[in-house]
Amino acid sequence: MSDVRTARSRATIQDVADEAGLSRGTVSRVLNDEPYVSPKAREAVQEAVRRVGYVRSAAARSLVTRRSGAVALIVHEPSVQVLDDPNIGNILIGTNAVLSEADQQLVTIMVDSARDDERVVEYLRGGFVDGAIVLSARDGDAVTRAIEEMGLPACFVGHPTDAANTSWIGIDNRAAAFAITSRLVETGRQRIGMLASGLDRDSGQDRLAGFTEALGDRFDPALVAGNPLFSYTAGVEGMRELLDRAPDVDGVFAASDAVAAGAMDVLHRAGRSVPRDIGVVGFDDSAWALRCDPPLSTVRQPAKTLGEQAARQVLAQIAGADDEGPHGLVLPTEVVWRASA
Amino acid sequence: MSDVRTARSRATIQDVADEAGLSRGTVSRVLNDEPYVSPKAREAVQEAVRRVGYVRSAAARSLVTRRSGAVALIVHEPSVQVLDDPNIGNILIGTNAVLSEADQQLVTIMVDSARDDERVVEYLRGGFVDGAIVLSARDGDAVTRAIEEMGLPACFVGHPTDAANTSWIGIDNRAAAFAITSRLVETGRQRIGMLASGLDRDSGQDRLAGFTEALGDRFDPALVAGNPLFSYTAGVEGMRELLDRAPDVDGVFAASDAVAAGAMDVLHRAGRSVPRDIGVVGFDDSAWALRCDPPLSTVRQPAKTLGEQAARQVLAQIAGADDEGPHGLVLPTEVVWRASA
DNA sequence: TTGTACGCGTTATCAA
DNA sequence: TTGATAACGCGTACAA
Repeated sequence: MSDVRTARSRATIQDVADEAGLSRGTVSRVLNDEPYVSPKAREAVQEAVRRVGYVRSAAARSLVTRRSGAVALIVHEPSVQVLDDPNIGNILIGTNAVLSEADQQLVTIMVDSARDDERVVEYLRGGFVDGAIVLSARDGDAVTRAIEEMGLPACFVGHPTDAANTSWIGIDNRAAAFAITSRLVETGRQRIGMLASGLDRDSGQDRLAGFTEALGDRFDPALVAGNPLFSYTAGVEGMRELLDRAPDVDGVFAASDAVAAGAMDVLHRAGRSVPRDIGVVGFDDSAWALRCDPPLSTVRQPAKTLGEQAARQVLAQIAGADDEGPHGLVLPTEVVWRASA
Repeated sequence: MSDVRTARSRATIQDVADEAGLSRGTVSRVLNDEPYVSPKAREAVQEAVRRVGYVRSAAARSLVTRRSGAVALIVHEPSVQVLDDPNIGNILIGTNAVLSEADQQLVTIMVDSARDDERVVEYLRGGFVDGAIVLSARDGDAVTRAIEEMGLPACFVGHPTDAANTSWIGIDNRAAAFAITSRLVETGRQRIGMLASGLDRDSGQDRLAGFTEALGDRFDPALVAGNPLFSYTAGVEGMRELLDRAPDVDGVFAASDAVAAGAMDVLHRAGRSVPRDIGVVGFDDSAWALRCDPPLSTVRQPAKTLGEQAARQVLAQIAGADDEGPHGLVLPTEVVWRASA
């Protein structure tokens, strides 16, 4: 056995070349599966690689190619929210699948503080990734600005109101909220309330807008309870508040399934029967929906597809598909009618 | 305004040096906050940096420093599981907080297929990260092997049985399971069953072992239902199975809170009162525990602390704290006694 | 305090 | 088909 190296020092292309009795150029060609290499040389190189335990340096490589082979998924959420947002997980799965197929490494980055913000910008600028997928960017986001400024291939999931020039993908929250609220109306509910969440972002705002629109004249602001989080707890608190303010409420649109689940538990404990006394609908069609009793009517959101398409967008941009693709892409949603309303 | 650059070509140190009328060396010193730079030069450089829009290349930098400033969190789970495992989220939060403090960028990587496996190994070998925290590694894991082989600073969360030489951190699943099962016994339950999960990994195995041990002679294999996932659905299925096999069961230890929640819903629908007819306990003390009705007795697992300590371990190793720290660290758990048993 | 020159490990461009 | 040699952008001894 030749030349055992310590764990610390790495073998270089030069080492391989020496071992194989060839030049760096040839070795590099073999490593990159390029043509114009004799079978004999190819084999000699592969053998030498094995013997010296060579692995190539990403740093050196990306210094010259200006490519890293990695794409970032930036999750811009308070950490609490990340935990039980079912969409994030599904988006992650879709994204990872597509990138994996393209042999790109997905790295997920959480932005949770101002300090994170700065560091992430540095990270992106540094060239560690060739592109980025950004979840739930808020207005005035430093990361968003940096991405635009440096022209990094990117796709936003959700509609960033102030990022004019970047590609994005999302669903029509407003239309979906309108649709599911309408059916609540059509089934004869008279006093319909909403447990609104995430009013600091477009998805939350749009769901409220769709709800309001569907009710038209019947809309009563006293029947709206707001909470920053799309969580079970938000549903518990919101429903209590609503029952308190309007005991005669007989229909509720919750901004997410988790919220709806919290609401339904409160209703049960308050002795109200769902759907007899009150109809409840949610949003997401996440695992929560089937956990509810009765199962929840909700809006199916194609989270996984969202992730897949976002990944494709970024890959296309990286490949330099002269970036005039459709800049905004809206995926369809579907109302899933179950027993809760 | 001088020298507007296109988005594609980056300014280099040389450009800054030219702009400031100084040498690359001086510019580099300013950039790295090193001493021996005149205030005047420092200011000139900073001004020049702004003018040419300089950002330094991570690739070039890490090529020479052999540091990337990033640490990977490797999540080795089927994607489904990731979604509702509350511990992963908390570990992530703890890890991110500590690394953020140390100005290191955390990048989370999911390993979900054989293809992912290979690519991740490449990624690690390439030098994109200075260290790694590994969640739920299984035996014979390619990523684990690669990490050991290349001597990458790392810390495993959970006890990998075949990684002898690496540092790890975890809880004593067996003792915790023993403790909570014992109290089930002490409160007079006669026919105690377990909804076991994740028997392909140490945490699942150890919880079953602790359960068995606590029951001693009373242990009845017919009262154990197994499921690969630590999920709500697993609890639903498992509890149905158990009720079917042993209608006289009056105590259940679920391998996680989510499992317990599923079990409790089945019990309610079957008309059994908790804790009167049957006592139920879980594991994790996650958000699920308080969502149950009555609230769930469970084992508090310090997931966030786990993440923090793992991060510290890795940071210490990166700093080269001649890696003879304690190689295994077991964090204490605590039984939280609520109303469900 | 500042500038010079070399090395980090690859890929890319030629010439052989 | 192969081999020299020049980038790539930065850090860092060492000299000035």
